Amino acid sequence: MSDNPYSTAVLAWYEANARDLPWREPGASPWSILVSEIMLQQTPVVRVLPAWRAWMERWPTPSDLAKDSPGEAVRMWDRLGYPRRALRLHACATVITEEHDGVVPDDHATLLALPGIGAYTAAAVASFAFGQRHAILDTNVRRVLARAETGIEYPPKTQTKSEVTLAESLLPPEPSVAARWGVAVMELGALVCTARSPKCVDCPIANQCAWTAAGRPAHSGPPRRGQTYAGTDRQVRGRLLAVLRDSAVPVPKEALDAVWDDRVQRERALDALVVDGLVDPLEDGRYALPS
DNA sequence: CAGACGTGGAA
DNA sequence: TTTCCAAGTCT
Repeated sequence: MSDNPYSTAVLAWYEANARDLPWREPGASPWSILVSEIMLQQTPVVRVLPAWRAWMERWPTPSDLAKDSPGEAVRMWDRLGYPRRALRLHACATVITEEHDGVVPDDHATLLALPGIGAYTAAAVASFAFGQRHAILDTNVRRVLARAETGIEYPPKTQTKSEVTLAESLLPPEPSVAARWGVAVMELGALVCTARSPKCVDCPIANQCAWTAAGRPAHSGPPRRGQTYAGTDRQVRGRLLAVLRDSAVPVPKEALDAVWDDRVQRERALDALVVDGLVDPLEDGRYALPS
């Protein structure tokens, strides 16, 4: 087993072009890296940056976060989106505090068992925080491999087993090199091999890219996505939660009723928020973030 | 396993 | 203005 055909070029490119992100600094704690990974799920770096700084300043360790209420985590999450991540991150901090002596586990399987941590994040934390050898397969890497190896513009809509197998086959044997490779391919996908208007002229592996070799054929098949937002329950949930976030005290039902006209949809969204644990219905009829 | 789950900026 | 996309996870 030896390093893959791209590793040298990609690693060299990363050395010269990597962004200076705070969670990549040598002194970054595993917890700070874990927090960054949760925040970065489906969320652009530019929006995560200020949120991550504020979060780490307030709660430098898992036990710091666990001491506060889940509602405070949701409030601090502000408008980052997908607020269930805040709840899970708080739950994650609680489990780490109570079951792991406040220390972020370095074992992939143990990480995977934590709330809000799936296959990608477990691999990312094990690799980026602990220098272990794990295949990193996020949306960036999937796109790079689809192009460089498969010769198509975009990867399949849902992750396939063959993609995992491919990513594993490209993993350099040496753990420290593998960890570097993982973050480097991600960065390449984020900065050069982008979804729209890839900057192939700046790509260190353009001369080895199957998609480029094929003349960069356009994506064939059905449209890739169609996630409308206006009018959905998600939008209603967002508005309801914003009311609670912005209030220092529990709010009366009327305050929630005011943000959406359709009563049926509004009630459905509120019920769902309660089920999710993002909203706490008080006995006096008011509503609050979970305590 | 397809669909739900926020939000905002760029094209 | 509308569409697309951003370091996924959970059910």
